[in-house]
Amino acid sequence: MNIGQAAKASGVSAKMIRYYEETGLVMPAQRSEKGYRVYSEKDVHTLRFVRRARDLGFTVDRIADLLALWRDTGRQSAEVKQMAIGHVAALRKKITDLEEMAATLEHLADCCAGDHRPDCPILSDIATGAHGPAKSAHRFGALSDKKS
Amino acid sequence: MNIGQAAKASGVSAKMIRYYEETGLVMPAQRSEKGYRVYSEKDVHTLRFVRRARDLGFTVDRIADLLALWRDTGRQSAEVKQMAIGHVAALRKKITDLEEMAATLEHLADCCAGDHRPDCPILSDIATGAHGPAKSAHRFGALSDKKS
DNA sequence: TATTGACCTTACAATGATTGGAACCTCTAT
DNA sequence: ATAGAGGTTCCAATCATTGTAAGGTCAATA
Repeated sequence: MNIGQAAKASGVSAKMIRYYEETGLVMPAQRSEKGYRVYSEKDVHTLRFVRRARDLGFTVDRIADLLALWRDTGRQSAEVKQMAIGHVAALRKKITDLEEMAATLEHLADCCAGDHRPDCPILSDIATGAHGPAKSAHRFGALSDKKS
Repeated sequence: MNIGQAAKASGVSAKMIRYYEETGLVMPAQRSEKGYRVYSEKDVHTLRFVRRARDLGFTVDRIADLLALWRDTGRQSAEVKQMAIGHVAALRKKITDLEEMAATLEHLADCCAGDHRPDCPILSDIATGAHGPAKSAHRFGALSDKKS
């Protein structure tokens, strides 16, 4: 199977498959005589694993850990569970942050006439900082769930 | 006021102030004879505006729009409100996505014994894809709230 | 057989917001 | 005079992903 087929079968783009290989998340694929990457069903299975883990919001680093646990038949489920719980906590934190933003903004929008007049509590609020410090991480990416 | 002072006063790091200037989000600061950036209270006010808008999760592009509206005393509040509502929708969408991830993962964690044994429904699920497609954007950054 | 079009290869750039560092200049206080 | 704090520019890294350019390969068709 070539990379295009593997991409379709796994849901991971060919671009990303190459990237995952380059960064060491997955083992380098076999190569055909002419240098084409060749994938087995097992490889596709691994890629699907990666895809699903991404869908659950895990970072690539964490997926590497998950893959290692997946392959280690002697793992302790406690370790996996711990990772899952930690990730849920990170997700919930992010959700809380976003909810605070949404709530603040929704409140402001409710206070705004939203007509032809220029008076706007939304702008006034952003300008004067009437709402709480809203100490968000003000950085959207990454869930900062890094390996120490 | 030098950039360090402006940074402290506005809550925007000196690094980011330079970046915002470079990208045109804020006007280039005045310069002293020796080339130091010099900031007025008004400049700091603007930077604070930017900071608060970031805290509300707006992208830099959107903040540019907000700044333009803020400066335009002839604006119609409807325009601002529309932006706010659109942003709230984007936030809610992101929240929904994250919640789905958290719920799925939490359910899996609940099903996992989390002991010394290797059997782990979390890994099995990720491997076999028993849970729904969970068609998340699988890209955390940016709220994709772009200007068309 | 020659050509076309789809697919593969590598390598590099851009995204978005932010941080880090290096190399160098300026100000202030001792 | 010198040290230290803080300013300047420029370049690189982060994270996951996409885009593009230049070139090689494969299958089928005219």
